[in-house]
Amino acid sequence: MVTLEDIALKAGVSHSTVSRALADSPLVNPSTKERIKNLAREAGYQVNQVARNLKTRSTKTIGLVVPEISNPFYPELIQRVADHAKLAGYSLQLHLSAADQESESDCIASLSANRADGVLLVTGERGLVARSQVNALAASGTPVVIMGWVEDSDHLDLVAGDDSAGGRELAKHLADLGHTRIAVLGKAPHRGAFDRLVGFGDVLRERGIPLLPEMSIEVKNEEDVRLGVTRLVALPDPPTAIFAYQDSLAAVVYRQLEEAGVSIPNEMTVVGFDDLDLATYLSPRLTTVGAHISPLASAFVSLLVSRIQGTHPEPAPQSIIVTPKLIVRASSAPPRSRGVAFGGLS
Amino acid sequence: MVTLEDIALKAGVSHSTVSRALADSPLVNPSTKERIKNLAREAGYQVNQVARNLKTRSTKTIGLVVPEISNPFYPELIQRVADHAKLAGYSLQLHLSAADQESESDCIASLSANRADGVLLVTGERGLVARSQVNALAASGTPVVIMGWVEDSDHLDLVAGDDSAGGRELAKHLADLGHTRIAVLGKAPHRGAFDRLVGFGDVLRERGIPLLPEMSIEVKNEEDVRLGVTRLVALPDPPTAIFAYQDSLAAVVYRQLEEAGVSIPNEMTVVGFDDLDLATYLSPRLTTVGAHISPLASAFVSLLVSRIQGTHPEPAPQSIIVTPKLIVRASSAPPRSRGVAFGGLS
DNA sequence: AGTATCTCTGCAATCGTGTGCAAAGCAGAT
DNA sequence: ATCTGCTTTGCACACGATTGCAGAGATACT
Repeated sequence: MVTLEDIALKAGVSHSTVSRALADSPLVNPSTKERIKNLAREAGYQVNQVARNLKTRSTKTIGLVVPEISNPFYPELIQRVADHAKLAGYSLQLHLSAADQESESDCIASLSANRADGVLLVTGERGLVARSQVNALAASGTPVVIMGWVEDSDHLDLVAGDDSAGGRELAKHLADLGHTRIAVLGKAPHRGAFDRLVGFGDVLRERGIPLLPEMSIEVKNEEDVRLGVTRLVALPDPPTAIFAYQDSLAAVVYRQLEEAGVSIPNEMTVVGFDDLDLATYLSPRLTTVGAHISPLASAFVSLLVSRIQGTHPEPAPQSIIVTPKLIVRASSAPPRSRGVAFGGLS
Repeated sequence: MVTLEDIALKAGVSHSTVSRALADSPLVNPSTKERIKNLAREAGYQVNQVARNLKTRSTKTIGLVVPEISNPFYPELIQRVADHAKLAGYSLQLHLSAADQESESDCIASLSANRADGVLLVTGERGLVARSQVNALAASGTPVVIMGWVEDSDHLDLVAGDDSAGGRELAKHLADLGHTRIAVLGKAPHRGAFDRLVGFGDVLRERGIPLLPEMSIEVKNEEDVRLGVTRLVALPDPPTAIFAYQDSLAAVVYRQLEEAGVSIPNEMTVVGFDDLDLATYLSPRLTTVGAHISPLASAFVSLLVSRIQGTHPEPAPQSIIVTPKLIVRASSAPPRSRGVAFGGLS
């Protein structure tokens, strides 16, 4: 690898001058500057960032810690974050935490050892598991921004979607359509899902719509979803709508409803949460709440960058909440008026 | 940030001794070693990788360049690569090339400047666009392994799926089911898709099944897929099966067939390529060829690592070809015997 | 001509680690 | 008491860049 010294020799100057020339410093004579730049180009000089990082005490790198990547929510997020980071002049160091204590700690440790300028940490279902490591990192002066829910977030910079508002929107939508027997289905109550449900439940209560225990399904895996859906459709008085906390679960609900011979949205309305690309692949296309990934990523990166550069006006920890939008597609419709109840035709 | 020197002072030794102690060198007295380690732990010492990298001329980092991340094939690949890399003790530096000349060059330049120990480069539809940069990087001593198709791959380490074999498998499957009017649909002929088609076509030819021009649809985007499918089903003698080069395209085909009121697999068999998770979300579940992402990733990383460590037995460029498997699901069935043609009932 | 000013360049230190080499300390043997 | 050999430690340099400071030349001004 060719170094500053190498071109310094060729140019007959010292490596300091070469360094300044390549940095376009006004301190070096324009003609020598030009000569040096040409020599550097010819020699294929490529700055050694490792050395530069050591000297400048900055790496122009931000760490991105994500629980997993198989849930399509995360790739979309990563893409946006990468775009914004690149725009701001930062590289990404990606780590997959598997939403696991030890693994998440490892990620933080690695980023800390590599002196990332800042860290974006996306929490998984279990929230912020490596709490103490994050605190230590932040205490040592590396800005950290969390995305997603985390217990006791007072002294952390945080970016999150307003899950509760999203839940409210969906509930209003279903209520407006005339649904009164509504089932909810999702993973165990990690906080994000919990908020979605809270907002959802609040609106139902306002409208006087009950949320029956047998209509509330908690799932751990795909198999649970299948069982849950089967149980729902077999009820004597089955629901006319199902709210799945996540689009990816809604996809499984679709599959199972089809096997049960229940058509969407005629016999059953299904709504999801997140607005993944997946939502438009499904048929019928899924009504959901979302389209906030891009603003989330943007807020995420710009908050971190302003912390890194010390340009954020507000020194106190910030909580940025992005409000998602209701996106009505083809999977929601008014409930079929069972037996044309009012007309008494049944 | 606490440095070696800091704990050296606390321990009353020189930083060299601390360095050796933490590296478990046998050169340092066991008791002092223990003492130093404790002090380091208490002080929360965290090695500065940047400095270490500079000194050791190695970063324990591999660069992963991927065209995009919205196509679900890539996240699955990234996940596997990350797992294998971690196992081998390497961090990942992710770059998204957008399958674009300038951007891909930028990625390579950044990885080169950051002195990644090696680079894994996944080519997109256009093949290896930053050819010269890759050559320069390789010439400077950084191992590079390419995944996917690339023109004139003789002097490059390469890992790829056997697209041709996959195409053959699918063709055999369709032929065995009794299909004789088969349409193919995919993106413009980048080489990967091309090989899939070649293998597919070879088998059809062997079996005496024609591949009609009007049954060969080239698409650029989703809209093209919709138009193509519409045209296919409107043919006087429409196909009984459609082969989409990629699962993600098959998903769009599904959508359009449904709108056209054509049921899968009764009226139309659809098969894809890649075996993404998506394939099982679709209904009916998609018959496809794949399940080779994990072996691909494994081969990918272990080849690169052996190059980095100089332990690969064979100095000459290697081409590792992974054979995909046919995965039969519910989207393929024998063609409906139109009007029970033989019986003359029509 | 002498001096002040300005422009440009080089010297040398620094970032935090790793490591070859020398040397100090110590024990045992003669 | 001296020598040998072994263990343990420190000195000092290197990795490749950035940058404050001093000084060399050139120019202008008195």
